[in-house]
This record gives sequence, C-alpha cells and structure tokens, in this order.
Amino acid sequence: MGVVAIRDLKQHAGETVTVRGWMFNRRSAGKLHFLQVRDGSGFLQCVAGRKDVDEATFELLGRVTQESSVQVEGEVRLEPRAPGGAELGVRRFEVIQMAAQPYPISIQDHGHGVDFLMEQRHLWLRGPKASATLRVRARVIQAIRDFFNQRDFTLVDPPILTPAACEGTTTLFNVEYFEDKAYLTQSGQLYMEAAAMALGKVYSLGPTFRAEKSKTRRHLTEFWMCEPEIAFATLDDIMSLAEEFVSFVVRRALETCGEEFKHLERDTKPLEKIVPPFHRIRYDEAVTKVRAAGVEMRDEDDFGTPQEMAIVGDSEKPVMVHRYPTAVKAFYMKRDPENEKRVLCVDVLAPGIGEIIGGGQRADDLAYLEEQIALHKLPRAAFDWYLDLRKYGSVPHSGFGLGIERTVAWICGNEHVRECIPFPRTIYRIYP
RNA sequence: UCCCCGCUAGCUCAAUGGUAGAGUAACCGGCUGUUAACCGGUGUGUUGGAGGUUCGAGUCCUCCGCGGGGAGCCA
Repeated sequence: MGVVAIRDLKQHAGETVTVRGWMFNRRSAGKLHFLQVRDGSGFLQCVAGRKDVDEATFELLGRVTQESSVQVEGEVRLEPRAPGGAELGVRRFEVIQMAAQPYPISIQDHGHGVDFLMEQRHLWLRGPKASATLRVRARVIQAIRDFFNQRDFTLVDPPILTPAACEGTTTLFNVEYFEDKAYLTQSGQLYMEAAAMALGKVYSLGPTFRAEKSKTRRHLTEFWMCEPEIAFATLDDIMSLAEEFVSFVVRRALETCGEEFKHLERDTKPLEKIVPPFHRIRYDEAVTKVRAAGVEMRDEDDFGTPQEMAIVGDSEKPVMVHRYPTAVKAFYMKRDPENEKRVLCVDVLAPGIGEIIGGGQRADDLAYLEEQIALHKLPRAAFDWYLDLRKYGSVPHSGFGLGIERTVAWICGNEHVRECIPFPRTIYRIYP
C-alpha cells in the first residue's frame, strides 16, 4: 500500500502500491494510456484503460505533460511487454504540479547538441543517461572509500584554500583572502605528504581547480581527485596499489551498476578483464612503441594524446608507463638511482581516455629538493614547511592522484568528462 | 595563447548569389499494448552582431561575439 521505489517494484508483484515521481513520457492509444514515470531509482511504465479509472482521471492522463510531478497508485504486474519487465495498472492518479509546456528537452537525450544540453544541465540530469552516469560516479566514489578504508588508510582532507602553487607551473584561480591573496588548490599532494608522515597511510578525495585554458573532452577547471600517500612505499609498491585499486573500483562498478550500464549502452565485457597485473612499460620502451606505431615523438619529450593512444594501442587494460625524463616532471619527483635523467614516476593510461592516474615516489633528500626548487624558480619561503618534512624524519614515500571524472568516463564509456560531474566547470562554462 | 570547425524555427539540420525549407517538439483530432508509438491537421524566423561587395547576401569579404574539437598543460 505504501510508497515503493521503482527499483524495488518487482518484489511487489500483485500488490497495490504508490509510486511518486515525474512524468517522463506518455503514449496514448485511444482508450489506453501508457505513462512512463521516473522516481530517481528507475523508470516505470504505468498503464490505464478507460475502465480502470474514473472519467476525470482518464482525461487527465491524456493531457499530463512531461516532467509533471505525479503520484500513481496501482497494481504491480509482471509484464514482458513493459520496459523493465513490470508495469503498474493505474487505479488512482494525481498531479502534484502540471509541468509548463514546452519542456526544453522534449525527447530526452535525443537530437540535441552538447552545448544546448549543457545550457539545460539542471534538467538534463533527469535523463536516463545523465542520471545513470551520476549513479555510477556515486558508486565509484563509494568503492574508492571502501578500498582505502579496508586497507587501513586514514582519510585526510587537505585544504582547498592555499597560500601558493603546489607545482608553480600551472595557472591557479586566485581569491581574495581578507587583505591577502589566496589560491584554490590544484593538488593536495604536498599536504598529503605531511599527513603520511603523521598517519602512515592516508588518502584524500575532494575537488581540485586548474585555471588552465584547456579545451578538450578530458579537461575541466573544477574536478575531483583521489590522492593516496604512503610512508615507506616505493614506486613498485604504488604501482601494485594502483592496479589493485583500479581493478577493485571497476569490479565494484560491475557488481553494482548493471542497470546503469544498460542505460549507457556500455559493453561491460572489456571491464570484466580489468584485473591485475597491468602491463608495465618504461618510458624509453614506450617511446619505441610510439615510433613503431608511426606516431611522431621527440627525444626526451612528454607524451601528448596521440602518443598516449599509441602506447595503449588496442589493449583493454590500462597501461602503466614509468620512469619519465626528469625534465618533463614535477620538482618533487625522486630521481631514479639507476639513471639520473629519469624519475621514479608512473602514469596509468586507460583505453580511450588516457591518463587517469599520475604519481610516483617523492624526493626524500633535503639537499636535492632545495636544488630542484631553485631550478624550477619556485619561491623557497612558500616551501619551508614542505622541506621540514625532509628535515624531521624523512623516509621514502610515494603516492598518486586519480582523476574521478576521467575514471568515471572510462568506466561508463562516456566520451566527455563533463558528462561525469553533475555541473561541469570549463573555461567557457560556469552556468548553470 | 595557437590551429581547425560551427552559429538558419524551441531543438536537429537543409537551402548554385535569385520567394526561408524539412524533421521533431508544442497544440488539436483519431486509435485498447504502446516501446524515441503511429496516422491526420495547425503555427513557427532580427539566418549570432556590425560593416562592406552586389541590381540582389543565409550564401562572398572584413571585424567582433558565442560555442565545439584539438595543441600546449595536466587528472
């Protein structure tokens, strides 16, 4: 008799229940109305024949508009002709608010351009594909938390307002901070290193900001990142952690997002193959592979998108590339003791999306770090606290950052990261 | 910041320099099993903006604006 979530409807076959939600679509065949109602947990077909309800209700069913908020009472029937295998035979029907016409997104996800849909993002979220992606995102984040909590990592929240650049090179959003200037964080990493020296194994999960004028389907100015950092861990340790981590998150998505993948038309077979170990390849081997694939590659240069795609090739699993040239990586990377021109870092490249993880072993020697800070022309004073970590009980340590939206895009098979965050922020979009 | 592409009806798109069109949505009518239902009917325009060339510009030229894809940078 009570209100039932559409997701759980099949367990109530034969019972009379109430569903509350919104009109998604309506089809009418004379003396028969088919309503599609969504309630946030799923989509449901409701059927009403002329004899099933009183005359006023039947007339109302014929003119109720898309997105009107409604309450439907009826009998749950298992019905193979209905999408989802179950439907509601309408007994009572009530409109809470009749939605204005026309509705801006009349045929759900169909026939609209990205720009228009982004302008209507607050309504677009209601569509089956958008809501499925957001559910996958939520479960990916839950999986991330579970993974680290199960392994006795401590959640640490680094600051969002920061006094200076973490890496100096990238552009920061600046904000007024009373009489001073402050910046929105572009990475919590340096703070996570401090936390690792206190708590051993730590991770963060939160927003990050980059004022880069990037215009690609893999970039946002505001995105979410998960950053684990581990005292005493080496590059090899975190490469193993990264592949277990990514595999865990994908497996959890497969276990919990079956309905969502159907809505997204995501073929899950490639995801089922995501298990450790991932292919590990040195930068120098990767360069050879890129050139063998006929893609241009300069000596000692970083990889761009075409190069990353060539490295992943048609591999269904992510590929881990390690030991990049010192010159193309951040100042805090630890030098490879076997080769001065290489640092102990790793990028995890996912099929179709590219880099989802970047990380490595951190420089733990005070003199080397001071030298690097000078070399990169960074303001030494801003890093005094960071250098303290190397003065007072420095140990080898490693960590990485995983981009949430890129990971969700890869798992969902979505082409754009901006579909993987509720309200995307890009260089040309801060509305809605 | 650079390169390429786009901007025409609410939306998605057509239109050799020669009367501004279709599909779809919306609205009206029909249909007892529809699946983006279908069938019939009705309306819809500062062609992103400003100049210019021309007898005539949606179309060609210049500038500007807005957006998309990519580069750089990165997750």
